Amino acid sequence: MSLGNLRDFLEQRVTAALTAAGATDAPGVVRVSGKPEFGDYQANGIMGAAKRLKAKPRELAATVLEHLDLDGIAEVEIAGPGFLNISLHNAWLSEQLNQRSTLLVAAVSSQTVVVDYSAPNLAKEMHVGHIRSTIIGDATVRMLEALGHNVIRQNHVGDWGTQFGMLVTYLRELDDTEGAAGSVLADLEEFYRTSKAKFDADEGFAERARLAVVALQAGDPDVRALWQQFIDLSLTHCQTLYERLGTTLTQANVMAESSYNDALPGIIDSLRDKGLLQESAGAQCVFLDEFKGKEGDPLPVIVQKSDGGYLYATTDLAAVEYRSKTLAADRVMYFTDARQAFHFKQIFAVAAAAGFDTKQVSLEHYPFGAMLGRDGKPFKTRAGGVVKLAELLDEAEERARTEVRGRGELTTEDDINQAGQTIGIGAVKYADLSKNRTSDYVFDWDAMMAFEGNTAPYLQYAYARIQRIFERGEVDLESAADMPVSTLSEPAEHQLANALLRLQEVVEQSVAEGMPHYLCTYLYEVASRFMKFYEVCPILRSEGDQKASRLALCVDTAQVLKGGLGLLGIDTVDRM
RNA sequence: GCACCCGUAGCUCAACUGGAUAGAGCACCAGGCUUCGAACCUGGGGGUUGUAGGUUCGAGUCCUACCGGGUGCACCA
Repeated sequence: MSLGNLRDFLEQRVTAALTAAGATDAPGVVRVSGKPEFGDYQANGIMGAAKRLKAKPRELAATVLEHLDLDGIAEVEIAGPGFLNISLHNAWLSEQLNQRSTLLVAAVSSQTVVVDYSAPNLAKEMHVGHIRSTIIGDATVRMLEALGHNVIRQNHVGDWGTQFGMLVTYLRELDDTEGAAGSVLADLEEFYRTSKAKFDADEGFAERARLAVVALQAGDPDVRALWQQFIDLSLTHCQTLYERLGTTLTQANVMAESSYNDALPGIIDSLRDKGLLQESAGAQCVFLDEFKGKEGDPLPVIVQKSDGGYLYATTDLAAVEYRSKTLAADRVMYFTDARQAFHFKQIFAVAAAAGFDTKQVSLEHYPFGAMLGRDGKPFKTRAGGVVKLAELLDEAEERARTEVRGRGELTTEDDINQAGQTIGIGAVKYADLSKNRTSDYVFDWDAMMAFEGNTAPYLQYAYARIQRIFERGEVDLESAADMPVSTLSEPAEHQLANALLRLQEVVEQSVAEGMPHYLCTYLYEVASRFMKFYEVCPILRSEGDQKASRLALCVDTAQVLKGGLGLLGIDTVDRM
């Protein structure tokens, strides 16, 4: 039997002991110990419980200890003002590792989770601004699925705004005069820029563009066909990048803004029926008391413009209803820019007031900060333009190839290209994933490509090094997987073994909070502990049970590193 | 003006319902390879956690005020 989440298991035992000691509703609050001398885990809950009971913390701790059932599992002692320090027995750690065929198992209760991420604007080429949502969202999706949840990806691409009238008109008129649109669309960014310039400069063109929007939304077949052509090209461009990035998104996950078009009148009707709709300055609005404007006056959520057009608020309300009711989500996670925080606060509030969501669904916005250059200003090209994602990835791969070539471990161009791709893309993704999602993030090529510190190359290196141990020792991986971990005589072995068993709790926590950097920090910890183990514990030069045990630790470490990086959407190579 | 986010070592970042002496990497200094990959490991210096108060056994974390930075606030998305 696998215990799965080790921390939860220990916490349950401590909580039970607290209850037995007379402290009801008092969680054990078990955490990883801050220092090795405090054991592997520590229980912090005794002091809080003692406070409520007006008891002396250390006396309560002594009572809890009497009731605590961790015989054969751990050594527990009272420390400081009333902590319980929990040190897992070596024999028990070994047994746990040996019992587990995999270090990650499905969570206890499976949910249907809708994850809204990436969502680029199809009017433009994908650029660095889209990378955070795409990468963080995709890592979250992978972790959710690994825990056995039913995940529904929703790529809410922007394909329905005013600017599409402009693009379609430009495309149509170009088609007449300059031939194939396909060649022009080879550079989406350029196409957008020139059509925007024309839109701003040529009033006649602008008027035709506005008419095209009306025609588009009214379902005019000709305009619609041109628009579809444009959307298809843009989506193909996105898909190419998704594949280069190694994300799991496919065109089947695209649920565009336009797909909610037919539901929008119904949203307005529902709001009217609920008595939530008010007209203000010709626009249809929802006013909620909790939202105030500049002078403290009521602030509306505008759902229909004075000209009858709908807005992205309307679309998002329709999306809430679709996800809550049609998709029957238990949880909807939105990974978007922090600037949209207020928007989603309003949407969730209006949806709740109007009953667009269901009782059980949890609507959660996971904001992230901006991407900055090393100078602390928004990340731009030297010329001040947006950095295209494709060019960013080109540079990442080129830098990685240079590193790998310089290293000299790989000789054929195929191997160098393969490793360059894996390391370059991995470095970019990991740099983003390893930082706290909510803060702005400084994009620094040198730091992310470094083979030192908390980077993807360091973790990939650790993995490659383990592969070389197997190769050099002529170890058959199949049989090594069955070797028992036995003696954990060295502290470094104990530390590594304990770290390996923590994958489950870390992934669960990452998913609970939408914070993939927990997993990154953990993997770095595993790699660091492996390096220390490797330094002091001979593996191939040891013998008998000890050799088998150490090889087994290597197998498990490789599994955690590869598997953990895989959950982040990052690949490994056997040699680099 | 109002609201939200942020402020931690020279730099980039951690710190898990408030827990023990605030931790890593880079950079700097000193060590360690005839031995499984030294892109590694060991040790050292470096902090009034923006400022001032408050809450309590205990505050980077919670509350209040201020300073500094970012973002948002009526028909774009």
